[in-house]
Amino acid sequence: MALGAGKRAQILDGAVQAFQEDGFAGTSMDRVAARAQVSKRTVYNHFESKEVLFRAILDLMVEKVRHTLSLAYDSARPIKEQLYELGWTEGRLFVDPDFMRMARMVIGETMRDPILAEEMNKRMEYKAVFHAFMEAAHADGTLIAPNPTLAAEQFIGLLKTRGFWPVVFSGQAVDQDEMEDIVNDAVTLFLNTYGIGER
Amino acid sequence: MALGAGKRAQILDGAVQAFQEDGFAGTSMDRVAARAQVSKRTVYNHFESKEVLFRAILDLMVEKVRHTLSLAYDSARPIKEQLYELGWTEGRLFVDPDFMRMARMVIGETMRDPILAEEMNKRMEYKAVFHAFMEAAHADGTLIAPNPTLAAEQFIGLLKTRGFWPVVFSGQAVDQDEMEDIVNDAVTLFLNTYGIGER
DNA sequence: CTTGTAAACTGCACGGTGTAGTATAGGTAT
DNA sequence: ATACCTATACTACACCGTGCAGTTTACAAG
Repeated sequence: MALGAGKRAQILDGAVQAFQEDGFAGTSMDRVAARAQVSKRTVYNHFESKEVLFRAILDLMVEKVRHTLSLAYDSARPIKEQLYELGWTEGRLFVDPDFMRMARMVIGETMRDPILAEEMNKRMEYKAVFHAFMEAAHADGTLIAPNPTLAAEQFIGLLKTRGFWPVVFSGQAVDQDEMEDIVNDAVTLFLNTYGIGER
Repeated sequence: MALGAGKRAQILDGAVQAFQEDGFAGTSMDRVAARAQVSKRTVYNHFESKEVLFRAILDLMVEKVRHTLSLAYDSARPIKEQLYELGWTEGRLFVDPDFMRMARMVIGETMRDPILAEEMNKRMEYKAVFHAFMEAAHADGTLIAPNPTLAAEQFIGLLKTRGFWPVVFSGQAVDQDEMEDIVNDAVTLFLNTYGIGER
């Protein structure tokens, strides 16, 4: 039992690495097994096919995102502080090399299949958290964001443009300090438009 | 000659379609030939290998970007108007379905190879145009952007987050009117931080 | 600590299939 | 008659997924 679970994780990790290097179609199951330091038969004992293995990785990623991404608006706390936290909610993922490796692989493969990409987007509830936050802050009067969808997208864009996409392509994860800057700059720029007071 | 050139374009177009659907490794040269409505031998007469065919597509894309993306700062014209144009310089690409199809394919394949991705980024001189613009505007005093790299990245982020990435995943190109909004919103938000006057 | 046993794992060989790239024989326009 | 094309068959190889004989591991009972 404990043994079985260990191998399973090994295989998933090896598969992410292998798929990442040569793509889903470009990777042989022999290679996956080699990366995972496991016999090919064991791979097939855990995952009945290459396709099933791939879907298992998708599931893993969805769970990680859903688990990490969550923040409800709280009217008792200053908006700037909360925006900062909202930014870090996403930033935590960008700083995690494991996650980024997985994201890189998944994005490359899902891009080909718009239906799958859409399904993943929905399952992760990605933008919903940001949207809900903007809406609540607007209703509370701490942000002037009559179009919360737009505000959410712009905020996300500011974070991703420096913290996500470059990493996806370079493979070089952003470190803590860099992410700090990215979040701070995003919050500043954002508040200059959507904030209500001091400037 | 004229005939040969026609076939070449057909093949490139077919290859982009085929690679887009099933990826580089997942697509057979027979399929490429079928998509292009050309015999397989003809494909090999124009491109000595699958790899060479792929590189030719990359070259095509680089050229398209470099050709489209260009705008020098002009101190004689209002900054807002110029930013709007700068946004559209990129927006023109996002609105072009041909380009987006190609971009989608290329991104999916280059993502696997950080070295290739970096090479492409360099060859396209993507951010350089924006960077140079911000720097010139700052020097001219029409923008307060002491960090032109940051300003350029943020501006690009605002455009891409709505005009590029969703399209890359959905395959559904943004139309003229939508792009108009995207550019306008980006310019507005941007000027609220980096502009010097009227708000 | 020894022994027994069931589950999980290894390593390897194998069938069937798909693919990159070549070869060949002939067609068609200029 | 030259240059490019089609159609098809072929070679050599890699890969998915399975089968199987034998080994390792976890762990309970003596």
